[in-house]
Amino acid sequence: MERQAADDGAEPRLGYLLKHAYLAYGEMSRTALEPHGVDGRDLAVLALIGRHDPMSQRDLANLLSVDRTTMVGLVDGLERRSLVTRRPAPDDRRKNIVELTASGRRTLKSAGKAADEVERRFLSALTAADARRFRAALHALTRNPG
Amino acid sequence: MERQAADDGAEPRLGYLLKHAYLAYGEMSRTALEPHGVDGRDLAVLALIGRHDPMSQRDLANLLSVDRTTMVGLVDGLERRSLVTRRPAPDDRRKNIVELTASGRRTLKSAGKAADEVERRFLSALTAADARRFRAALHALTRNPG
DNA sequence: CCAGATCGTCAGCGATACTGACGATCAGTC
DNA sequence: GACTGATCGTCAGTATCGCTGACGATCTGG
Repeated sequence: MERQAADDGAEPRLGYLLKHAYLAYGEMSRTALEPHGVDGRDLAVLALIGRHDPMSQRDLANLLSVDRTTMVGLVDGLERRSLVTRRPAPDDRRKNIVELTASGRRTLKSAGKAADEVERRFLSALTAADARRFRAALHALTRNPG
Repeated sequence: MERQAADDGAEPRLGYLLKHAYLAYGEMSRTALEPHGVDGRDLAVLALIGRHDPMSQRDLANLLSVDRTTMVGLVDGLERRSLVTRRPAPDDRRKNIVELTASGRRTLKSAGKAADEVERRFLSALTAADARRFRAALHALTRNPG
């Protein structure tokens, strides 16, 4: 799992920078969240449910931009760890309503703190103003389809 | 291959933003480079050889932060398309020297232009100053292990 | 000359996300 | 009220990807 960013002096392509920023963040996030028994996507699901409460798997999948079949496994894992529960939606019994358990709410809180800390540490190479600008730029870039 | 960045109003995690910026860029890059018969990593290899000329696969792998076994397949592909050639290094016959062919040099030039255009277009949602800052921030973040 | 390390290669593994299908269910139409 | 088409969750199968571990060939230092 070594990834020393080698450098031959030339300015790397944007793609290289994006990829390795993504990988570096992912690694930091993984180790920071591991004690909480979740990964970044698990946490994103928990946070989404915590914010909107009654959500179907399809809603979760759409909002997180993951495939519906991937969400099945994601919720499977969370349910196995008793962080969420499934129950059929009363108004549309095709849907599963996914809800936080008490344990899920606790994990959301503690893992959320850890993730905040990861973001802070990851951006610590930048000034506060640059970090803000960086986040804003990412936001603009992902919102806009180029 | 759909990835409409859904939005529930809340500020997404940095990891989500990084991932989707990376994916969006990758998709733009893939379609832009596809007519040239290479992908982003192929181009990175070509550019590296073009800059340093005599390089072993190991050197290439280190500078691009990819596994040595991955570089085998990468060079295989480039060689199959006659963009590079392998020959044993005279001073150390364990090593392969990878060199550009004339076709490889042409591809490097044209695909390089296309990649420049992709970067420009990808960053077009930002002002020139913000784009510069964004790239500098990425550079700082990937250089610094958090 | 020999022991240990390195380079490129290859087979195999594990993880990942997707395609395509399925039953169950809903919505709209006649 | 039955019927057609669409949607939801699920699952099996598949393709892709990078890595681990091994190997022969080769270099290096003692």
